[in-house]
Amino acid sequence: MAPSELRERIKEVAVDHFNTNGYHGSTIRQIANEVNCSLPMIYYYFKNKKELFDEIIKIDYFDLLSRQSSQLQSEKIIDLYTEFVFKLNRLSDYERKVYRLGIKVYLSFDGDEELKEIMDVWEQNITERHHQIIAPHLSHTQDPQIIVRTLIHLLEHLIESIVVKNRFLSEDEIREEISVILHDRN
Amino acid sequence: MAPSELRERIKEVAVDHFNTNGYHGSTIRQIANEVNCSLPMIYYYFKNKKELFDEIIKIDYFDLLSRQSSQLQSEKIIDLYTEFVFKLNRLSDYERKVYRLGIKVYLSFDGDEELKEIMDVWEQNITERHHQIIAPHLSHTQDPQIIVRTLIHLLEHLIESIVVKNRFLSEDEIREEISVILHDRN
DNA sequence: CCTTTTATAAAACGTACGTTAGATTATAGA
DNA sequence: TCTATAATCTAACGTACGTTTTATAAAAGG
Repeated sequence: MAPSELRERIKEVAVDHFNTNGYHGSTIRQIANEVNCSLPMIYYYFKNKKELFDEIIKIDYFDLLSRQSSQLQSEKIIDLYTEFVFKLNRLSDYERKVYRLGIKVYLSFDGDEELKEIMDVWEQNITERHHQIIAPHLSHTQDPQIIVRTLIHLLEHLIESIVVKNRFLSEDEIREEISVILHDRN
Repeated sequence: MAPSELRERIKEVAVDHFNTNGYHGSTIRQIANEVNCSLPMIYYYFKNKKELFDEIIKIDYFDLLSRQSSQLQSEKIIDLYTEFVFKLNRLSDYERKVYRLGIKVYLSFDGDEELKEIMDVWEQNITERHHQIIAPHLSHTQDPQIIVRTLIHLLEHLIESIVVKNRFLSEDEIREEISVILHDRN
């Protein structure tokens, strides 16, 4: 599992193919071809096609999620969440493709049940986290359950727009939409 | 193109396979097998695999979208949109799978560029429609652009939850979230 | 009742897939 | 320098794919 330049390059190309053609539509031959290595080299670094796919999700995707969510702490929550989403515009090509592939698996559009279950556990944790972050900032007239749920739904959609649909969202756009939900309105 | 029982059955099974395994992961043999017909029968009713996939999107998916959006007219917009989303819980199995497959194509997770372009045109039209529906109901202190944008983003997420993630959303949940965005707050 | 059309299937064609065997070259440690 | 390990490739194996050919039953029309 030591990092080799070729090994990393294979993952880069694989992520691209899995994204574009799906697991079944991607072939080891095409990947080897684009990497400019022979076909068995892929089996030298990865047990088989499935483990190549799984490693991308289990390691690269969850690393990315961890890094992103670790910055979820600040006083001003509108700024916090705006930045949280806005930063996705600046992901590297590779990171964005990994993220996109992860969402594909999360929606059960690719990958298998095992990966999906790992993601469901993650989702549950991150939802609790959002509750803890947001609840203290809400006025007593607001129902925290509803606000947090609605915010999470909006956030997930914004993330999907940037990462999956490859759109650029400006900081203003993001802040405006988050503010619709989080602004106090007594 | 006349409706034959077998022809419809093939589409039913195909939609299921395309959903679960993607275009490339689905095989004509598997489909024929599950339909309990011989393999060439699929070529009797459809030119090839691609046209089978395309027909599901171009005809069944867009029929579904049309039927759904045609009911977008009412005085009370919160009720209107609540009902609009809530009704998705009651889609037939086939309709839900068609819808799910359509979203998969919309997110460029399957299908080809041609189908995606048809969807982008549709999206543009439906966005304008939402603006016309919502704008008259907003107070002058609200920026219609932002409210409509945010609402559409929330709606798309709710639809995705029901159709793609296969969740049941209660009428109350839906109304609560839509109200967070649409409630007047002067 | 014969003929045309519609509906069906068995078998095969060529191709491409995931994967492995076996051999060869480069690298590095003693 | 010799040897062991790591990195690489050519070639092949068996399988499964999309699609077609060809033939045969069933249905319909006159």
